[in-house]
Amino acid sequence: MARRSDHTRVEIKAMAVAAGRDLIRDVGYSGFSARKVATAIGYTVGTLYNVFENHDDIVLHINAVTLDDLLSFMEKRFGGSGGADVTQNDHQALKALAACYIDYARENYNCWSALFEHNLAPDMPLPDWYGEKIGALFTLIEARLKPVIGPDEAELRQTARVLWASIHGICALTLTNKLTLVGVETPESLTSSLIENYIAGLTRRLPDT
Amino acid sequence: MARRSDHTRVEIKAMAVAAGRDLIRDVGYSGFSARKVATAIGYTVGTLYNVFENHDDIVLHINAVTLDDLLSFMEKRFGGSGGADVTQNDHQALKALAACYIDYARENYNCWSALFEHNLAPDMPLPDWYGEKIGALFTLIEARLKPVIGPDEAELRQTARVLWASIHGICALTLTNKLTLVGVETPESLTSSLIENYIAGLTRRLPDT
DNA sequence: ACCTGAACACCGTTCAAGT
DNA sequence: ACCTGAACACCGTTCAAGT
Repeated sequence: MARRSDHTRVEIKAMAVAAGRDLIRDVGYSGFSARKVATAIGYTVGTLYNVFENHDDIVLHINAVTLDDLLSFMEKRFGGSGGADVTQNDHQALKALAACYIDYARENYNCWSALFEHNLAPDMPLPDWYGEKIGALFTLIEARLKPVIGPDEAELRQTARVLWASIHGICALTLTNKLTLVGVETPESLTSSLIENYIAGLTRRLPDT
Repeated sequence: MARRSDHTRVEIKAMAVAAGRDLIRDVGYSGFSARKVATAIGYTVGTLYNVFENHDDIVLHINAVTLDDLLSFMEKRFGGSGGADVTQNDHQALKALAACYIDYARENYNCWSALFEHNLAPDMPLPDWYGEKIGALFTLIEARLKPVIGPDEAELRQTARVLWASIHGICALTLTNKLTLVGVETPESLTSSLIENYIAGLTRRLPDT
């Protein structure tokens, strides 16, 4: 049993988040509990509620680490701003980005899934520090989108959101078996269709610089 | 307290599903419990487990009713096969279909949200009777899509799935505050962009009959 | 045959009492 | 000051015992 000043507040927080993520990874969000986390780090559940506001707060901090992990997973494959010459290559880059997200979701199913199985009350906005992590993901996508649709900020914003939400929808419904795919259909083939045609529609009247 | 043969097995099932849906509507999926459902219908929790396999089975039956409700909500607005003359009208029809889904999700947030907050283990496929209800929704979409992209069965299947999963992704991330929309951006404006450009891409080399 | 009610092994959350 | 441990009001699931 840990004693006072064995760890600082921030150390306990970090230990709890790490142990909680391991727990979700192993047993899924439905098997997650604050009491198990407390036991895993050698404290009682009372200490956890001393350091976190409540259950939502704990899950939010765990999911934030998953968002960081997802971002670095994607940056590992898409570090630079890329070549960006012809349209065909831009399509490929966007498809690869979608495939990368799907890979992450598959390889880290329980952690990825917890990102969406947990929701705050609909009138409670996500905390700013959490929203910023989502924003960092969009920055990555907007960078890949810029060579395709141009530098207009508002259009980049909206297009990145449409595209990413759509890719996420395909990924989510597929991995949770809610799309009843058959034969050649895979999440990758569906996102390919999405990207090819959505981008073709977007660039249809633009000069192909 | 109810006594044996007050109600048949199927009656108890129906009562439980109705009471469970009311409960989710009022307190959300996270506030749902089998024990509360049992109390609401005047039986003990033991009876519920006599009639349902387990917690998943109860939720699945409740969600199935929500799917039925969603289908009839959409059929109410899109009963016939529609006019289907020029491309512009087809776009409008698809946008209206998306807006209809978003309306349903907003007006029935807790029930709609439970559809996705609850997931079976990733290796456990959804029961067939549940998959058929999802299939019925896709039939509606495919009917609206046919005048736009033609009668090819495989293409209709895939296009309906891409489009619907994308619309769902936009709806889900928006209503759960995970897209950080600003200014003029709404789920409707995002699905409009999706539909206009995705369909434009799809039909770009087709003869405009 | 059907339903109950208790039992078991859990939950989130709070807070007086210890060190 | 920090942490514990018990308390409270809950969970899902099972099953012997009643009617």
